[in-house]
Amino acid sequence: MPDNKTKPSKPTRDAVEILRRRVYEGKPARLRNLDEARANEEIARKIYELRAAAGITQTQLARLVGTTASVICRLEDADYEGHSLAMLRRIAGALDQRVEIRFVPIRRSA
Amino acid sequence: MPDNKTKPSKPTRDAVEILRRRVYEGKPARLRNLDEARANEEIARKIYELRAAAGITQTQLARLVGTTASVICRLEDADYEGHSLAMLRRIAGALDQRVEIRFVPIRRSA
DNA sequence: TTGTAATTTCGCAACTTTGCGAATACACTG
DNA sequence: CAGTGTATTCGCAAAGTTGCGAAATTACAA
Repeated sequence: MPDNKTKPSKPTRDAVEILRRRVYEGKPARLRNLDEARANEEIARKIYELRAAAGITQTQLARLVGTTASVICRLEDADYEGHSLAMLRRIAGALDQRVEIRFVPIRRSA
Repeated sequence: MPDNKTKPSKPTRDAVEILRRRVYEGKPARLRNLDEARANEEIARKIYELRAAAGITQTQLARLVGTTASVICRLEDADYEGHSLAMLRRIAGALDQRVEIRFVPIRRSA
Protein backbone atom coordinates (compact mmCIF):
# COMPACT_ATOMS: atom_id res chain seq x y z
CA MET A 1 0.00 0.00 0.00
CA PRO A 2 1.99 2.93 -1.28
CA ASP A 3 0.22 6.06 -0.25
CA ASN A 4 -2.44 5.54 2.26
CA LYS A 5 -1.34 7.84 4.97
CA THR A 6 -2.80 10.99 3.57
CA LYS A 7 -6.23 10.11 4.73
CA PRO A 8 -6.94 11.24 8.27
CA SER A 9 -7.90 14.88 8.46
CA LYS A 10 -10.08 16.97 6.22
CA PRO A 11 -11.73 19.85 7.93
CA THR A 12 -12.41 22.32 5.15
CA ARG A 13 -14.24 19.68 3.26
CA ASP A 14 -16.82 21.72 1.43
CA ALA A 15 -14.57 24.26 -0.17
CA VAL A 16 -11.92 21.77 -1.07
CA GLU A 17 -14.38 19.45 -2.63
CA ILE A 18 -15.88 22.11 -4.75
CA LEU A 19 -12.51 23.15 -5.99
CA ARG A 20 -11.47 19.65 -6.76
CA ARG A 21 -14.58 18.96 -8.67
CA ARG A 22 -13.64 21.74 -10.99
CA VAL A 23 -10.15 20.44 -11.36
CA TYR A 24 -11.30 17.01 -12.27
CA GLU A 25 -14.03 18.20 -14.51
CA GLY A 26 -12.33 17.88 -17.83
CA LYS A 27 -10.88 14.48 -17.18
CA PRO A 28 -11.72 10.97 -18.22
CA ALA A 29 -15.08 9.83 -17.04
CA ARG A 30 -13.44 7.61 -14.50
CA LEU A 31 -12.00 10.37 -12.42
CA ARG A 32 -14.55 13.07 -12.86
CA ASN A 33 -15.59 12.50 -9.31
CA LEU A 34 -13.58 12.98 -6.24
CA ASP A 35 -15.87 10.44 -4.71
CA GLU A 36 -14.62 7.83 -7.08
CA ALA A 37 -11.03 8.33 -6.16
CA ARG A 38 -11.95 8.12 -2.54
CA ALA A 39 -14.01 5.01 -3.04
CA ASN A 40 -11.17 3.33 -4.88
CA GLU A 41 -8.82 4.13 -2.10
CA GLU A 42 -11.26 2.67 0.36
CA ILE A 43 -11.60 -0.53 -1.60
CA ALA A 44 -7.87 -0.90 -1.82
CA ARG A 45 -7.68 -0.53 1.92
CA LYS A 46 -10.42 -3.04 2.49
CA ILE A 47 -8.70 -5.63 0.38
CA TYR A 48 -5.50 -5.06 2.23
CA GLU A 49 -7.24 -5.31 5.58
CA LEU A 50 -9.00 -8.46 4.58
CA ARG A 51 -5.76 -10.07 3.56
CA ALA A 52 -3.95 -8.84 6.65
CA ALA A 53 -6.73 -10.16 8.85
CA ALA A 54 -6.33 -13.53 7.20
CA GLY A 55 -2.64 -13.32 7.88
CA ILE A 56 -1.48 -14.19 4.40
CA THR A 57 0.85 -12.64 1.86
CA GLN A 58 -0.07 -11.22 -1.49
CA THR A 59 1.37 -14.28 -3.12
CA GLN A 60 -0.74 -16.58 -1.01
CA LEU A 61 -3.87 -14.63 -1.65
CA ALA A 62 -3.04 -14.62 -5.31
CA ARG A 63 -2.88 -18.37 -5.27
CA LEU A 64 -6.21 -18.65 -3.50
CA VAL A 65 -7.80 -16.23 -5.90
CA GLY A 66 -6.23 -17.82 -8.91
CA THR A 67 -4.00 -15.02 -10.09
CA THR A 68 -0.56 -13.58 -9.42
CA ALA A 69 0.92 -11.40 -6.75
CA SER A 70 1.33 -8.46 -9.07
CA VAL A 71 -2.40 -8.40 -9.60
CA ILE A 72 -3.08 -8.38 -5.88
CA CYS A 73 -0.57 -5.65 -5.44
CA ARG A 74 -2.31 -3.60 -8.06
CA LEU A 75 -5.60 -4.02 -6.25
CA GLU A 76 -4.16 -2.83 -2.99
CA ASP A 77 -2.69 0.26 -4.55
CA ALA A 78 -4.74 3.24 -3.41
CA ASP A 79 -4.31 4.87 -6.80
CA TYR A 80 -5.67 1.97 -8.76
CA GLU A 81 -8.87 2.90 -10.52
CA GLY A 82 -9.81 -0.34 -12.14
CA HIS A 83 -11.60 -2.19 -9.41
CA SER A 84 -14.26 -4.52 -10.65
CA LEU A 85 -17.06 -6.36 -9.00
CA ALA A 86 -15.79 -9.60 -10.46
CA MET A 87 -12.42 -9.28 -8.82
CA LEU A 88 -13.87 -8.17 -5.51
CA ARG A 89 -15.98 -11.26 -5.45
CA ARG A 90 -13.05 -13.46 -6.25
CA ILE A 91 -11.08 -11.94 -3.41
CA ALA A 92 -14.00 -12.25 -1.05
CA GLY A 93 -14.69 -15.82 -2.03
CA ALA A 94 -11.10 -16.82 -1.47
CA LEU A 95 -11.29 -15.47 2.05
CA ASP A 96 -14.70 -16.87 2.91
CA GLN A 97 -16.46 -13.59 2.59
CA ARG A 98 -19.07 -12.26 0.32
CA VAL A 99 -19.45 -8.87 -1.25
CA GLU A 100 -22.45 -6.96 -0.10
CA ILE A 101 -23.59 -4.11 -2.26
CA ARG A 102 -26.05 -1.48 -1.22
CA PHE A 103 -27.31 1.72 -2.70
CA VAL A 104 -27.61 4.29 0.01
CA PRO A 105 -29.10 7.74 -0.41
CA ILE A 106 -26.68 10.61 -0.38
CA ARG A 107 -27.40 13.15 2.26
CA ARG A 108 -25.60 16.42 1.95
CA SER A 109 -24.93 18.58 4.94
CA ALA A 110 -25.44 15.99 7.59
CA MET B 1 6.65 -19.24 4.23
CA PRO B 2 4.16 -18.90 7.03
CA ASP B 3 1.60 -21.60 7.13
CA ASN B 4 -1.94 -21.08 8.23
CA LYS B 5 -2.23 -23.54 11.06
CA THR B 6 0.07 -23.38 13.95
CA LYS B 7 -2.67 -24.01 16.46
CA PRO B 8 -3.34 -27.50 17.72
CA SER B 9 -6.50 -26.29 19.35
CA LYS B 10 -9.22 -27.99 17.35
CA PRO B 11 -8.16 -30.69 14.94
CA THR B 12 -11.66 -31.58 13.89
CA ARG B 13 -12.51 -28.11 12.89
CA ASP B 14 -9.28 -27.77 11.02
CA ALA B 15 -10.07 -30.82 9.00
CA VAL B 16 -13.45 -29.48 8.12
CA GLU B 17 -12.02 -26.21 7.08
CA ILE B 18 -9.44 -27.84 4.91
CA LEU B 19 -12.06 -29.94 3.26
CA ARG B 20 -14.34 -27.07 2.65
CA ARG B 21 -11.56 -25.03 1.25
CA ARG B 22 -10.59 -27.82 -1.03
CA VAL B 23 -14.09 -28.17 -2.35
CA TYR B 24 -14.41 -24.52 -2.86
CA GLU B 25 -11.08 -24.36 -4.63
CA GLY B 26 -11.63 -27.44 -6.69
CA LYS B 27 -14.89 -26.34 -8.22
CA PRO B 28 -14.68 -22.65 -8.57
CA ALA B 29 -16.80 -22.67 -11.64
CA ARG B 30 -19.81 -24.37 -10.21
CA LEU B 31 -20.04 -22.88 -6.75
CA ARG B 32 -19.11 -19.49 -7.85
CA ASN B 33 -21.57 -19.50 -10.64
CA LEU B 34 -24.37 -20.21 -8.24
CA ASP B 35 -23.38 -17.47 -5.88
CA GLU B 36 -22.69 -15.11 -8.68
CA ALA B 37 -25.89 -15.81 -10.48
CA ARG B 38 -27.76 -15.02 -7.33
CA ALA B 39 -25.76 -11.88 -6.73
CA ASN B 40 -26.22 -10.68 -10.27
CA GLU B 41 -29.91 -11.22 -10.08
CA GLU B 42 -30.01 -9.21 -6.92
CA ILE B 43 -28.09 -6.35 -8.44
CA ALA B 44 -30.36 -6.29 -11.45
CA ARG B 45 -33.32 -6.09 -9.15
CA LYS B 46 -31.80 -3.33 -7.11
CA ILE B 47 -31.16 -1.26 -10.17
CA TYR B 48 -34.69 -1.76 -11.31
CA GLU B 49 -36.07 -0.88 -7.90
CA LEU B 50 -33.96 2.20 -7.72
CA ARG B 51 -35.19 3.36 -11.08
CA ALA B 52 -38.78 2.48 -10.26
CA ALA B 53 -38.55 4.33 -6.98
CA ALA B 54 -37.34 7.37 -8.87
CA GLY B 55 -40.28 6.97 -11.20
CA ILE B 56 -38.35 7.22 -14.44
CA THR B 57 -38.02 5.11 -17.56
CA GLN B 58 -34.96 3.29 -18.77
CA THR B 59 -34.49 5.93 -21.39
CA GLN B 60 -34.61 8.67 -18.83
CA LEU B 61 -32.19 6.92 -16.54
CA ALA B 62 -29.93 6.29 -19.50
CA ARG B 63 -29.85 9.98 -20.21
CA LEU B 64 -29.03 10.77 -16.60
CA VAL B 65 -26.29 8.19 -16.53
CA GLY B 66 -24.94 9.16 -19.90
CA THR B 67 -25.68 6.06 -21.89
CA THR B 68 -28.51 4.47 -23.81
CA ALA B 69 -31.63 2.58 -22.89
CA SER B 70 -30.31 -0.69 -24.20
CA VAL B 71 -27.50 -0.52 -21.72
CA ILE B 72 -29.88 0.06 -18.83
CA CYS B 73 -32.01 -2.76 -20.04
CA ARG B 74 -29.02 -5.03 -20.05
CA LEU B 75 -28.23 -4.08 -16.48
CA GLU B 76 -31.72 -4.86 -15.31
CA ASP B 77 -31.68 -8.25 -16.94
CA ALA B 78 -31.41 -10.85 -14.19
CA ASP B 79 -29.25 -13.03 -16.39
CA TYR B 80 -26.69 -10.38 -17.08
CA GLU B 81 -23.34 -11.26 -15.60
CA GLY B 82 -21.28 -8.29 -16.54
CA HIS B 83 -22.05 -5.87 -13.76
CA SER B 84 -19.20 -3.57 -12.94
CA LEU B 85 -18.48 -1.32 -10.06
CA ALA B 86 -18.03 1.58 -12.41
CA MET B 87 -21.50 1.24 -13.85
CA LEU B 88 -23.12 0.73 -10.49
CA ARG B 89 -21.58 3.93 -9.31
CA ARG B 90 -22.76 5.79 -12.36
CA ILE B 91 -26.28 4.57 -11.79
CA ALA B 92 -26.12 5.42 -8.13
CA GLY B 93 -24.71 8.85 -8.79
CA ALA B 94 -27.42 9.67 -11.27
CA LEU B 95 -30.04 8.89 -8.65
CA ASP B 96 -28.36 10.61 -5.72
CA GLN B 97 -27.19 7.46 -4.12
CA ARG B 98 -23.82 6.02 -3.45
CA VAL B 99 -22.63 2.45 -3.67
CA GLU B 100 -21.64 0.95 -0.40
CA ILE B 101 -19.44 -2.10 -0.54
CA ARG B 102 -18.75 -4.38 2.33
CA PHE B 103 -17.03 -7.67 2.78
CA VAL B 104 -19.05 -9.80 5.13
CA PRO B 105 -17.96 -13.16 6.48
CA ILE B 106 -19.76 -16.15 5.12
CA ARG B 107 -21.54 -18.15 7.75
CA ARG B 108 -21.78 -21.57 6.32
CA SER B 109 -24.48 -23.51 8.12
CA ALA B 110 -22.52 -24.84 11.05
C1' DT C 1 -57.90 -1.49 -34.22
C1' DT C 2 -54.05 2.32 -34.49
C1' DG C 3 -50.47 5.01 -32.38
C1' DT C 4 -46.99 5.84 -29.16
C1' DA C 5 -43.83 5.07 -25.52
C1' DA C 6 -41.13 1.60 -23.26
C1' DT C 7 -38.53 -2.38 -23.21
C1' DT C 8 -35.76 -5.98 -25.14
C1' DT C 9 -32.47 -8.12 -28.31
C1' DC C 10 -28.56 -8.13 -31.47
C1' DG C 11 -24.01 -7.01 -33.32
C1' DC C 12 -19.70 -4.93 -33.25
C1' DA C 13 -16.15 -1.18 -32.29
C1' DA C 14 -13.94 1.01 -28.51
C1' DC C 15 -12.43 1.02 -24.14
C1' DT C 16 -11.18 -1.31 -19.51
C1' DT C 17 -9.56 -5.00 -16.57
C1' DT C 18 -7.02 -9.17 -16.00
C1' DG C 19 -3.07 -12.50 -16.70
C1' DC C 20 1.43 -13.02 -16.00
C1' DG C 21 6.40 -12.84 -16.36
C1' DA C 22 10.38 -10.21 -15.28
C1' DA C 23 12.76 -6.73 -13.09
C1' DT C 24 13.21 -3.78 -9.10
C1' DA C 25 12.84 -2.33 -4.42
C1' DC C 26 12.13 -3.19 0.42
C1' DA C 27 12.60 -5.54 4.93
C1' DC C 28 14.40 -8.52 7.49
C1' DT C 29 17.95 -12.22 9.33
C1' DG C 30 22.28 -14.27 9.88
C1' DC D 1 27.66 -8.15 3.20
C1' DA D 2 24.60 -12.07 0.94
C1' DG D 3 20.29 -14.46 1.17
C1' DT D 4 15.34 -14.97 1.63
C1' DG D 5 10.67 -13.61 1.38
C1' DT D 6 7.58 -9.90 0.30
C1' DA D 7 5.90 -6.01 -2.22
C1' DT D 8 5.86 -3.00 -6.26
C1' DT D 9 6.22 -1.59 -11.10
C1' DC D 10 6.17 -2.28 -16.08
C1' DG D 11 4.58 -3.98 -20.57
C1' DC D 12 1.69 -6.29 -23.57
C1' DA D 13 -1.92 -9.84 -25.00
C1' DA D 14 -6.25 -11.79 -23.71
C1' DA D 15 -10.66 -11.34 -21.80
C1' DG D 16 -14.38 -8.64 -20.41
C1' DT D 17 -17.53 -4.31 -20.34
C1' DT D 18 -19.55 -0.31 -22.43
C1' DG D 19 -21.39 2.53 -26.37
C1' DC D 20 -24.77 2.78 -29.38
C1' DG D 21 -27.84 2.23 -33.20
C1' DA D 22 -31.51 -0.29 -35.21
C1' DA D 23 -35.00 -3.57 -35.30
C1' DA D 24 -38.30 -6.39 -32.84
C1' DT D 25 -41.44 -6.89 -29.09
C1' DT D 26 -44.48 -5.54 -25.40
C1' DA D 27 -47.75 -2.39 -22.91
C1' DC D 28 -51.21 0.61 -22.84
C1' DA D 29 -54.42 4.28 -24.00
C1' DA D 30 -57.51 6.40 -27.37
